Amino acid sequence: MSLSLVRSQIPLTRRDAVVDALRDAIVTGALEPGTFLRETALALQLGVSATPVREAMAVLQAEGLVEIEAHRHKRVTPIDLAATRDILDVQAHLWRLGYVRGMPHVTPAKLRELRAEVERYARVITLGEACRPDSRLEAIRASHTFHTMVIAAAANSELLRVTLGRLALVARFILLHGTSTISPAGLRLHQAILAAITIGDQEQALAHFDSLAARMIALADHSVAAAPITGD
Amino acid sequence: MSLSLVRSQIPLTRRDAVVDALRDAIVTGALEPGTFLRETALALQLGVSATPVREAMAVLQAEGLVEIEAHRHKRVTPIDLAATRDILDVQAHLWRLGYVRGMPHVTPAKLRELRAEVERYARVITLGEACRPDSRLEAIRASHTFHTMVIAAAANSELLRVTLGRLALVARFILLHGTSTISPAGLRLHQAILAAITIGDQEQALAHFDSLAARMIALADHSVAAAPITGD
DNA sequence: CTTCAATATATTCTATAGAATGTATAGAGC
DNA sequence: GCTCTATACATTCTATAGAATATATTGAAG
Repeated sequence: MSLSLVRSQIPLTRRDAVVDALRDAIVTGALEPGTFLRETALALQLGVSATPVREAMAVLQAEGLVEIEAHRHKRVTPIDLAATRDILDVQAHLWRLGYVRGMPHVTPAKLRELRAEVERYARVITLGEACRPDSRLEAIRASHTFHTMVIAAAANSELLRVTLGRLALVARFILLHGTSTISPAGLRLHQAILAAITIGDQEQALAHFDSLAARMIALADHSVAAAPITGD
Repeated sequence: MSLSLVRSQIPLTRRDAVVDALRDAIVTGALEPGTFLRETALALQLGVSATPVREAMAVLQAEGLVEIEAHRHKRVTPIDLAATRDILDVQAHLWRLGYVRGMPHVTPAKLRELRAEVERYARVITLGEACRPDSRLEAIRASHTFHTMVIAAAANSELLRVTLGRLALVARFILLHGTSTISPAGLRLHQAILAAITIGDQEQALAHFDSLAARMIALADHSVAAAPITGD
């Protein structure tokens, strides 16, 4: 189970393979926030030399998943609550811009694909599997794919690049966080967005998206206090 | 003359030094859009080995300044007008968000620094040096520093990271482009924004920023047609 | 006992050589 | 003449060893 959205289809170089492997490990929490990353150890573990590992680190640093202190050490970016709220804040605004730009260009064919993602999301909720980490990743991926497909309709290459490049960072928080946007309420909002887009009511779709974004950001605010995974 | 905003203060590794050198060369156009970048040649030219050059490429790829095709070649990202419009569109919205978040927290001390940047901008215009590439870079840097300082007031680490990480890409277009936002009209808008912030009228400041952003984006629309550097 | 310096150790960072991959050229078969 | 294959070349990509740098440890001086 991995973040296929961000992954390279087939890694053409060892560097890409390492990037994919480390990104997955970091997002799923297999490599916990704050973990120190030693080149040689990772290289040995992944069956490659230190060179592609180092290059992968540079990429992950740009994605915000790894922090590098020159000549000292590298580590998985710790999860700071203030920083996380900022990350979600920025992503919400970028996605919103994507909706504004993309919604007018959503074709009937795209609409069917969007529906499929909502159904994927629904499956996780209705089967009551929202607690299992794998299922939650599945739902997050469905949600992110949903947003990404709307944005893709805008044919704004830069907006797509930026939002995609930040997806892993966002996914990590939502996945590792005690509580979750993956809930019946979240599902209803996705359904509402889809319905509004279907009938061409972009205003309402935006309103529903704003609700969803507000929920997501609220996670970072009353974070530690909230119970892990409320049915909501 | 370089992009001090993005540059590492003192490059601690050869990789950072190469990143700075290549970024400057790409932004100023010394390395023209589309130029193929060969590792060994660059390494020889910069007096380092191929390793830090390769790592630098990975970083610049993430910034959008370099395109890498695995096992084939790397080159300076060509300037595509459609893509450029998208880049400016995204940046304008990120900056706008920064204004909304940052303006309420601009202190009197910050205000003085902002004024200094506007004066720096003004110097280029009033001395009629807006045509010289070096001076234009100076003005761009002043403008970008201005926006960045407002955003920094928001203490939103992620917003700062994203906008800074995209600055080189934006600067390259504005600098290499025939026409320019560097003009008396651009100066007036910066002054208007500053004045509005000073009296605490955030609505008006935003309105002026929107005008500035609109001018910037318009560059990408009627690009080739326009005369290079109109007094405007 | 504390502070400072010198040494030892661990890790990153860089250089270099060789392996892997892709492109261009030349030649054989049709 | 055209296509397809085999070879030669150029470039990227990877592995490895050594250099550079930071931290921890030890010991001596005050």
